[in-house]
Amino acid sequence: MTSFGFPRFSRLLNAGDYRQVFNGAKIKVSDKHLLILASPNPLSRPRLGLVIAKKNIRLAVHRNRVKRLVRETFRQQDPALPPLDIVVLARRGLGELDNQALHQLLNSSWKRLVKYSRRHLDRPTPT
RNA sequence: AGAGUCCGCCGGACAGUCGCCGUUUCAGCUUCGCUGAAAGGGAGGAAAGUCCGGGCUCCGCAGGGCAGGGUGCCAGGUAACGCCUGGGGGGCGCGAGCCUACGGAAAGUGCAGCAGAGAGUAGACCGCCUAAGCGGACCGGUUUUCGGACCGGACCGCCGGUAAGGGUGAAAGGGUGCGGUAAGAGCGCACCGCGUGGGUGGUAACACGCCACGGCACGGUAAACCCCACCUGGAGCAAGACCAAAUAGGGAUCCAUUGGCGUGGCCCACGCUGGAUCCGGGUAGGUUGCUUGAGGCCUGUGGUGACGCAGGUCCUAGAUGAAUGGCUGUCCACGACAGAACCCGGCUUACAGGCGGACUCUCACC
RNA sequence: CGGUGUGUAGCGCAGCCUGGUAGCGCACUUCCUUCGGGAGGAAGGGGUCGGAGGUUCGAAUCCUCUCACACCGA
Repeated sequence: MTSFGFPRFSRLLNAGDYRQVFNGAKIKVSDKHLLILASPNPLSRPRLGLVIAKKNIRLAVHRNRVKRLVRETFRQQDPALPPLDIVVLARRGLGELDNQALHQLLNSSWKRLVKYSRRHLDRPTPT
């Protein structure tokens, strides 16, 4: 239970980390309001990055709320996730959802991500 | 009780639990640092728009002139302002109050479509007038050499007069009344308005039921050019500084010392010394700036007020892919607009609802 | 975060500085031409000038506020 924290080493920190995920995204989970990209990393933990564009969510208040909820659900799912670099992108309309709907959407997305990644990691990855 | 005006304040609360970001102290590993524990702190009245003004930083020590830009009743406040306070003029409201880009059109230039006679040294379309001048025709009278002549009256036309009235227009060159006249007209007069000079009050804007003079000649537009007064160098924390990494005193072509560069549009002055273009190569970040400030609160004091002064007291976000949140429970008025990114002072715009104070009008009762 | 620019007919743009008529090309409608279509020719329709307020007699144009969209800066 000590691993419920969200410390600094669980985040993507610079542009290079993001570029790796965008270029080598093996796993995708897509929804009307949301897109998750992920690729395996050599660390023992998953790492999270957020791309919440102003173009898709107009108000800063809504952008902050979405980011908090994504981080919060990531923190709760953390021990169940394999070592992946994950980038969550917001699509248009995500800011209009209320907290309950966002929770449902995010939790189901995390479950889908775990399922896809299991299937992907079982196969031997060609390097 | 109803309607309304102004000013100030608040912007869900509490508890549990799981997290995030700084600060301080302690402990451990022990070079920076990392980990753990405790304490305390962690979005707004607009944090917003970026419309102004500053601080700070670099550009050249921020210097002169021109150009450009801004402001625009007066006085004060302020670091400064396009802000605020007080006062004046104008407008709206019964009132409390509210609104106000409000210098100059007798320095000059320009503009005003259409309509209309005329649109800025005015103008005669309709109408009004026929006194003076010319012409035509009629009536009456006198006279006659029977052609006419003269006198008077009224009519028409021309030449004219007239800005009172109609009509056009956003706008037609003071208003009302009386006199005057052919009809009219500041043509004359009275009052009102206006202008000029003076006087009085006021720091001033300005005011005056003060005095004298002028018949009046000054139309609108300056958010058109412009004139006057005052202000104004340019960029912006992605500014800038430091550390580390990489590379490079790489190659080619062209121009050249009355040159070129130095972040502003030009010139001067000043400083530096080759410059421009193309090809090739490389790109990785970290630290700092970063929060104590024209700061908040309280008391006293000067001022009508904005605000100033003195003393006491408090420390109150500082992230950097970017913290200030999730869940549960209880309560109520069932929660609007909305999230710091260098920092302040304003303005403007958005906003569920609630609280307090001062005041105005109407109605009823005592 | 800071700094710029643009909103005009279905689409792409003029007109704005210097205020009175909103115009051009493509597209659309009708007609001519053709056996029919295309091309060509002729005629025609269509615009709250992003929104609100102000200045002016009069605003797409000048001024203020506001809303969108695009671009630039590590």
